[in-house]
Amino acid sequence: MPKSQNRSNQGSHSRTRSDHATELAEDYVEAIAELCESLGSCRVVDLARHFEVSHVTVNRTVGRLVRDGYVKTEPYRPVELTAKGKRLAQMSSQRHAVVLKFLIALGVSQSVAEIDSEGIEHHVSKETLEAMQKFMDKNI
Amino acid sequence: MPKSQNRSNQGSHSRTRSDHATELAEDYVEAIAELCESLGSCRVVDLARHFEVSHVTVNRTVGRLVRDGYVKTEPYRPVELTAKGKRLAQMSSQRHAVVLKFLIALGVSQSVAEIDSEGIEHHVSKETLEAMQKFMDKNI
DNA sequence: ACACAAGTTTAGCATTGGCTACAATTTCAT
DNA sequence: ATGAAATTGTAGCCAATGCTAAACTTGTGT
Ligand SMILES: [Mn+2]
Ligand SMILES: [Mn+2]
Ligand SMILES: [Mn+2]
Ligand SMILES: [Mn+2]
Repeated sequence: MPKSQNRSNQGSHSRTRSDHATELAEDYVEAIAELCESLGSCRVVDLARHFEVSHVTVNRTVGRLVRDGYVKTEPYRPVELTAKGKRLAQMSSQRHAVVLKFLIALGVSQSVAEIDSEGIEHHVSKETLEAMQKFMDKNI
Repeated sequence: MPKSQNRSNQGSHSRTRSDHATELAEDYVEAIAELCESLGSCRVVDLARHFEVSHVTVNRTVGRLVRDGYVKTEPYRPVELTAKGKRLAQMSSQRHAVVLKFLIALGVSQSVAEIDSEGIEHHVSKETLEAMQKFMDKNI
C-alpha cells in the first residue's frame, strides 16, 4: 500500500496550523489583485490601509511573498503579482466569494458575513466548498 | 453618541487577527476539559499527543494560560481548569459542536467536517452560529 | 531647481508558538 | 528500596507577525 501519497493523515490541529501558515499569503495576493484592479497599481500604503497594519509590517510580509515567489517588487515601486501569485489570487478570491455568498444565503447579514468569511475561507476544504456551492444551487 | 462601546467597528482583518489570538486558548481549555473527562486528569503529554506538538510547546502554552487565568498547575502535576477556564471551555465546546453538526447536516463527511470545523469554529460570530443552528432546526 | 510631502526601507524591539537537547522529578517494577 | 521509565521543566534556538523611530527615495508644486 502507498505510504500516504497526500498529507491527509494529519490530525485536525495540524491542518489548522498549516491553513494559518498560508492564510496571510492568500489574503495578500487577493488584496493585491483587487487593488491593482481598482486603483491601477498596488502600493505598500494601500495594503497597510486595507489590512489595518503598519506599512512596515506590510513591507516585511511582502518580502516573504517575494521570497516565496508570489510577488515581484523593485525598490520604491508598486507591488506586482507573479504568475504564481495570480493563480493563488484567483483561487483564493473564488473560494472567498463562495464562502461569503454562502453565509448570506444562510441568512447572515452582509456586514457580519463579510467579517466572518474573512477568517472562515482559509479553513474550508474542497469538499466543504462544494457542499456550500450545492446548497446555494439547491436554494435557487 | 457613544464612542463605540464594543469593538465592532474594526475591519474584517483585525477581527480575524483577534480571533487567532484567542484560538489556542479556546482549543486548549476545550481539550483539557475533554481529557479530564475521559482520562480522569489531563497531563502535559496528553495535550502534546492531542495537538501533535512537542511537550515543550504544551508547557509554554499552558504557562500563558496560567498567566491569563484559564488554568492552574502545580509542578509535575496534571493541568486543571479555573472557573474562568471552565466557562471558556463550555462556550467553545458548544460552539464547536454546532459548527461540526452543521457541516455534517450540510452534507460534508464526518472526517472532513471534523477537520474543517477545528479551524472554522474560531471565526464564527454569534449571528452566524445562530444561522447555522436555525438551518439545522429547519432541516429536522 | 528645489523644498516638502508622500511613500518606502532599515534598524531594532516584542510576543507567539514551533523545535531539540538536556536536567530534574515522579512513578513503577522488581 | 532502588533503578529504569515516564513525565515535566529549563535552556536556547528559530520564524512569523506585530510595532515605533529614523533614514532614504520619489514625485510635486511653485
Ligand atoms: Mn480573502
Ligand atoms: Mn481572509
Ligand atoms: Mn479549533
Ligand atoms: Mn483561522
